[in-house]
Amino acid sequence: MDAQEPSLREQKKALARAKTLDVAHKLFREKGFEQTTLEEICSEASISKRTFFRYFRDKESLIFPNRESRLEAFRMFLQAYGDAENPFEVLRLATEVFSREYNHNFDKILAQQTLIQSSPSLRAREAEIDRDWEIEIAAAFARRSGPGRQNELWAAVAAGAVMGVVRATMRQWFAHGCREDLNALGQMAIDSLERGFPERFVPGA
Amino acid sequence: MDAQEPSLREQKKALARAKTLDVAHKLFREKGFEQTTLEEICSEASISKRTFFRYFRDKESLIFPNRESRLEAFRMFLQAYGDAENPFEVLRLATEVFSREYNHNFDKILAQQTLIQSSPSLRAREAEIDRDWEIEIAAAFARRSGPGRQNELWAAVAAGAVMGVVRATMRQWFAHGCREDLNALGQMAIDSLERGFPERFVPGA
DNA sequence: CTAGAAAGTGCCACCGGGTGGCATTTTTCG
DNA sequence: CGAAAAATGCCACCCGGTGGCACTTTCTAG
Repeated sequence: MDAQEPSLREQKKALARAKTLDVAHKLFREKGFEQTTLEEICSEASISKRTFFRYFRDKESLIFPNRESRLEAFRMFLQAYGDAENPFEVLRLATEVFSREYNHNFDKILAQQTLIQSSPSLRAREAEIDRDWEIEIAAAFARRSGPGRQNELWAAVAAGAVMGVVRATMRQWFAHGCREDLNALGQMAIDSLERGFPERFVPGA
Repeated sequence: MDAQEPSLREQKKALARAKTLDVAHKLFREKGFEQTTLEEICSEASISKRTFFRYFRDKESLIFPNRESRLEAFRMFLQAYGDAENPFEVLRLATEVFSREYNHNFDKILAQQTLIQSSPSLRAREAEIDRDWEIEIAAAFARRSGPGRQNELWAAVAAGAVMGVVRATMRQWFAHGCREDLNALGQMAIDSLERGFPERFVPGA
């Protein structure tokens, strides 16, 4: 009993799945998400439409293939660094990690983001994913703030604020072609959350 | 030349539209959003499916029939009170207005919200609408913060934070059966944005 | 009042994403 | 090798949504 089960079956499945993803991304690049039909993808990937839906929940999942694993990783991250002095410290750390990753291959991410923005259904899916993350953050906050309605409320609202600024920051970054320092933008956003927002409206400050 | 044009044509259209909305809401209440088919709605409202799509963009629009007008009203509101001392003052005012309205017929709103949460496509549409509002808030903020990348950035991020806490607060309110004081919750959320978030994590406070 | 333009509606065929069901093939394992 | 199990393909089908065109209703001008 060495590794789990790289049985022939699993191998073929993984291969077919990967090929489908490749084909799909190629077609999406060439003619756009909505303009590409599932049957085109399937025929080019040599699988039947029925099988496609056994590999992927829906068409949108082709764009977010590892939604689950990324969420799980984030969950782990929050759990690992969840006992910092300041609850926002872990978010700063996360910001650093993610901005590094995003900056590293920003060209791919920018292309992907352009695709997402081109289709309502993809934007919707992205919002759904953001919601997952918000729930995770809220849970992490709630873990330290403890029980009680006030604390629970605080955790939910704070998590909402966090994901709110994260979304906005990323959009701004994208809107400027990913040329700004994402980490700096992110840390600034967290600063605002910690220290309060209106400060910058005071010209004297 | 008195009023505009309550021409016979317009009257009939408005009537048919209203009837369709009524029928749809009734059916949604009875069997749920996804379980209700457009053809059922159409046949019971005595219009053809083709005509339905001349009255409404899509099925989801039946749940948010006055999306445009509400957004427009909010836009006007921001413009009217946009020159307060503190930029968050107008948000406090808006919170008061909306919480009053929501509290007034919370039963209807709760039912509607339950419906929305029952269907992914409705949640998606709601998120889209929230995004509209966020854009409006960002524009209002940008109007006072003035030009320049830093200010622009600030406006977008602040607006993201605002809608983030608004969404979270409303969800919490719904989750507790709309029994809490929505205005109080809202004002608290804005407080947090203004004064900064981590304060409540300090047990000594 | 009437004829014809204009606006609105119904109908029908069609598309694309997604599902149920079952027969057929492929893989695994005794 | 042979049978159970897993995976696939195929087909018919549902539902939301669109294009196109014929038909009916309403408006307007003479």
